[in-house]
Amino acid sequence: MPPKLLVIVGPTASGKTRMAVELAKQLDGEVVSADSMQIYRRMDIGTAKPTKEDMQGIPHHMIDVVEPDEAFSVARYVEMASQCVDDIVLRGKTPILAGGTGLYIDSLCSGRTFASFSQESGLREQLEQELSEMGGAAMLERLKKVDPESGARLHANDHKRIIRALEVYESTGKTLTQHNLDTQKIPPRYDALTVGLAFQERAHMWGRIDQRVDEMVAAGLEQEVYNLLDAGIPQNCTAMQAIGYKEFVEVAEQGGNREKAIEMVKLRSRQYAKRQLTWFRKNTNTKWILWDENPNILQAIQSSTSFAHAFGL
RNA sequence: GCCUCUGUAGCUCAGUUGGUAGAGCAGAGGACUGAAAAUCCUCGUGUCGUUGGUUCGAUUCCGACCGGAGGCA
Repeated sequence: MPPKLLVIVGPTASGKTRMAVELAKQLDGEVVSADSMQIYRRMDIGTAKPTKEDMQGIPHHMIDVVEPDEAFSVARYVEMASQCVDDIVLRGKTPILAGGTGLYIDSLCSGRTFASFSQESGLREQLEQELSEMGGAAMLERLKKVDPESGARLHANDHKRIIRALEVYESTGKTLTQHNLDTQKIPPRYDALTVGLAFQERAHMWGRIDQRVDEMVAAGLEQEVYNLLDAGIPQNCTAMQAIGYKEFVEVAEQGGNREKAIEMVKLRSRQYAKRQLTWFRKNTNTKWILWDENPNILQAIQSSTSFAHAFGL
């Protein structure tokens, strides 16, 4: 049986961070973040990174592990995070994975491996160039010839995935479809027990999100973004695509309206939360805890019996 | 008080030479295997302000009324 891993998922602003700390205190655990933006240093306010006070002495991993202009990927996340989890287990502590990036969480728990990717080869740039010249439909046709399943699955507008599928085939000689089939046979790396935090009423979730964005702005989100730009972080890097950052980059670069930018951050956060829910709902084993039904976090945890039982709470 | 413009989907607006209407945004659902806070797909019936009239038929034409904007006094 693989090591047990407690996983906390949920849309943005659903209280994952707080819940993880509370559970870590009760279970002698350590927290591993599963957040694609909290990995970046100097991006604290906008990513709602837990502060020292929030952590209450509980060790947190996979936060502040790379520079904002550094290239990162799921594969790298899995490599680093699995080491953190394994080390926690080895030391006899309970690993608690908490975060909102579904791809990272699923990849880590499944033990999935990824087809190679070489930045030096220039293959991706070449494919991107070809796509911009020929268009998505033509590239999709090309993909269908070598990997019919992926070709049928993808839409002509889904440029990123068409390129990746072609890239996998051209660099490994194996189709993405075949690679996926192979990885599905890999046994799970962890025995995940997943708890989902959500709201009964969507309006309540929106309220939480709006409130949090206002708090971020009050805490100096704008200045944080400007500091990164001043430090020479390129505005088109992945880190700067984060919600709350790209909007203020626009204000700085194109002189946009500040109030409108704040509204935009709220809007995009709500849309992001919806996408997160779509992802997390896929896992039918997840034990959902609805906030608005149970405003007391500890009580909510304890009343969630299947999970309390599994962890002896 | 008079004149002009205006009132169509949650919002901003198109449109119908009279046969009950459509975009963008918002919203909902879904996808996702080395960019994932990214990226992509699907989904549009609403007393066409109210009320009379003309008409086989009005959201579309005419009148009155109500709301909004501007102008003249």
